[in-house]
Amino acid sequence: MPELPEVETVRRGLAPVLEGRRLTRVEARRPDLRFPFPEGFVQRLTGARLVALTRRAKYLMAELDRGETLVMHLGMSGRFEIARPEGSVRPGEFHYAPDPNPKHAHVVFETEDGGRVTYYDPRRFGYMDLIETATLTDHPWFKGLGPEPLSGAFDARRLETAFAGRKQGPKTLLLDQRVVAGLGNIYVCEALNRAKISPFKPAGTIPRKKLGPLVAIIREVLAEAIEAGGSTLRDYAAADGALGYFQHRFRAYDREGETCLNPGCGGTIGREVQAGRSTFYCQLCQA
DNA sequence: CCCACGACCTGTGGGC
DNA sequence: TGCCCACAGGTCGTGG
Repeated sequence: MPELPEVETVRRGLAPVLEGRRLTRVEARRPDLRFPFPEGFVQRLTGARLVALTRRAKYLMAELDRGETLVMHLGMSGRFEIARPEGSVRPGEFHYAPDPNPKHAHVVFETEDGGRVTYYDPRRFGYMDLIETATLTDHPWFKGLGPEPLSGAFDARRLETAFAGRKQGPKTLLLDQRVVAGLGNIYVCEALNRAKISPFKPAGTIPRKKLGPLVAIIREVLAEAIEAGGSTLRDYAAADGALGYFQHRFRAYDREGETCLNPGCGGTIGREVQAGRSTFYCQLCQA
């Protein structure tokens, strides 16, 4: 599921376990995820100290003390599990995340102080690479990325430029990581619903005055989701369970046939396939 | 350049 | 119950 809020939640969960620690043992249990692991992947990681765990868009970046950075993308189904001491499972924990299937445990990281972090990814759309830290911003994965939506670099002018003259709906443009980096299918649906903007109508025809509010709503939706992720971490403790999934109520996403929750609307949520992805929208207030 | 679509891979849930 | 199809949170490449 990982869009920006989920990746940020994962980062916050992993940071206390990994930051400042030396990796004493690393295991790649298969030769690849979406792409092959880089040459000498395990050896280049083993013995390195993890200086900082940061995030850019949907990428997690673990800066090492050897001039390289481990870059990780969770794809559609990637998640991390932090090993927990025997017996620390809490009642009800299964409501939070199902037990990961061990056959999809592809990468294991162990730290000098006994921590163990396991990467699971059934669909293997995720990927990892080691990139020279000094060249990170020039790397193809990062070079073209748009601004972080929660930063000041993302504003109405940005959208105005990106939308100008475009026939595509705002839905597909907001999914384009070059326009703004970190949104995915769920949060774009949520944001457009709250902003009462049609996902389908040409982005170039959206009145300028709606773009400022849209920016604010995108920030709001992401911030709320990060907050929800944070609650999950607090409730279940970062030190146990699988990171990458958390409970969150959506107002539009996956609510086909249900009532729009915008105040005073009362319309019905519909679903249409747009650019190969499901778009959930209110047939009334997003017409 | 713009845009739609299929591919990548496995699992799950709904309908019959 | 069992089977089959549709669909799933993300990119990437191709071809019109």
